[in-house]
Amino acid sequence: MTTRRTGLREQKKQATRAALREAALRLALERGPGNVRVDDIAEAAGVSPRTYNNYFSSREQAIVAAITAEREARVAAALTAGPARARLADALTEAILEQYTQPRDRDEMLLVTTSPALREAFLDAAGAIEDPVAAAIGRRLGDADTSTARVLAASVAAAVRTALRQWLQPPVEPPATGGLVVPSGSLPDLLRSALAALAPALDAAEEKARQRSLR
Amino acid sequence: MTTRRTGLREQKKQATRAALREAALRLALERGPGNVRVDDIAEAAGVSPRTYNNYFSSREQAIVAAITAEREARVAAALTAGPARARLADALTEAILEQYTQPRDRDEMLLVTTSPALREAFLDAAGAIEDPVAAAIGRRLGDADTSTARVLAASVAAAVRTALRQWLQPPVEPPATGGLVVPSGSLPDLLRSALAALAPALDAAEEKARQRSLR
DNA sequence: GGCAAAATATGCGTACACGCAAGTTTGCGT
DNA sequence: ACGCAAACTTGCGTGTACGCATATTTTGCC
Repeated sequence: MTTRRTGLREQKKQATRAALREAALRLALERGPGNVRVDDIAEAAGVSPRTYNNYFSSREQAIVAAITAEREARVAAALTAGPARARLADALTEAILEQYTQPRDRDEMLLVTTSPALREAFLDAAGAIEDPVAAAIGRRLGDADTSTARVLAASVAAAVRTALRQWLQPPVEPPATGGLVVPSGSLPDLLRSALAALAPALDAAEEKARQRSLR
Repeated sequence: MTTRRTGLREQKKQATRAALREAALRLALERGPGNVRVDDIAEAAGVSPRTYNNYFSSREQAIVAAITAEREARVAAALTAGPARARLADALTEAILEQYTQPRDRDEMLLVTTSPALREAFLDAAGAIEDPVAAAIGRRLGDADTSTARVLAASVAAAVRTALRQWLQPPVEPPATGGLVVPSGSLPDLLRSALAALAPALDAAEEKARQRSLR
């Protein structure tokens, strides 16, 4: 009874949502994202244009949703499946890295690069990992301090967004930088170093939870 | 020569922007936010409706901009003015708390509560403190690791957003919580505890910078 | 002062987001 | 099996976002 609420209803809703996502991605890939109207997506998914906006509140949202749809679930799964004895920060880093290193999504990752609006929507969508991460952190912290878990999860999401934003940045012409600017490394490296900055906060929370449980 | 680029041009731009902000806020306060159209704001500011969208890309943005316009500047000022010997985390917390505790903005803070769209825009606008905070942290860290500063600033902004979101939440009817739910404390408390969770990460970065400067 | 280039303002046209008030489907109690 | 209430879909209407082409202003330069 984790996700189910009312059976057929929920089932159809998810189906419609998935149909819209996939239609949006398919059309965007074959025509280019600029040549896809909302009406086209709705038609391809077999619903009215108005219904489209009951599911997604912007044209780009459906496209990026198709790309990031399962990331959140996979992050959560990787976190709960992982060994509980590892450092929370390490478990998180591993789980997240895993999701952004899959070479399977090559085309999609290239697609989001093409338009500013898509880039923006993609960064927004990355925030969706916050909820599962908050749940996972909350579990690791013993469900005691939920609001700390929320803050840490929000920070993790922010760090991921920072890394993604830097990775998405067009390699601008260095006008006269005396070699002081790092040339925007690979995504895994960017993610690692971004999350590394948060590790002390995660460690501290973990330690506090441990002390609480001993008392 | 910090902000100036070409004199008159920039000056007029800022004037137009300010006029739009203030017109938007004034109209929203006197008619209620739902009864203000973009055309009204543009007319009140003496520009064409199209020009409005050259400055703000949503109806709500102008309203919240009027409210949060100076927050970023004030945070930056408070950070650079503060004693450099204090802990970075403390300086940050103080500077931010100061900005959200001013009783002068009572009406405005009530205004953003009234509509979901406004709440959302307000949370978005809170992200504007990221840039000045990043600059300030970067300075404190000796301008060595810019990307760490960015990540930390993004996390701080995320923490602030988390606190604000919780504060904005309508006090929902507790359906059957056995007294386990904290009843959404005051904004200063929420901000303090949110930022406290990040303090260890800020400490660690500061310590690292100190060691680097000694070497 | 006058001029060419760059930045900005405006009008227009198209596509979009979303509230509202129907109509339709689903779930549940009896 | 039946019917009711809640949830979902749909069409319509209004207001909004923004690309593009054009007119206007500002600036650096001579």
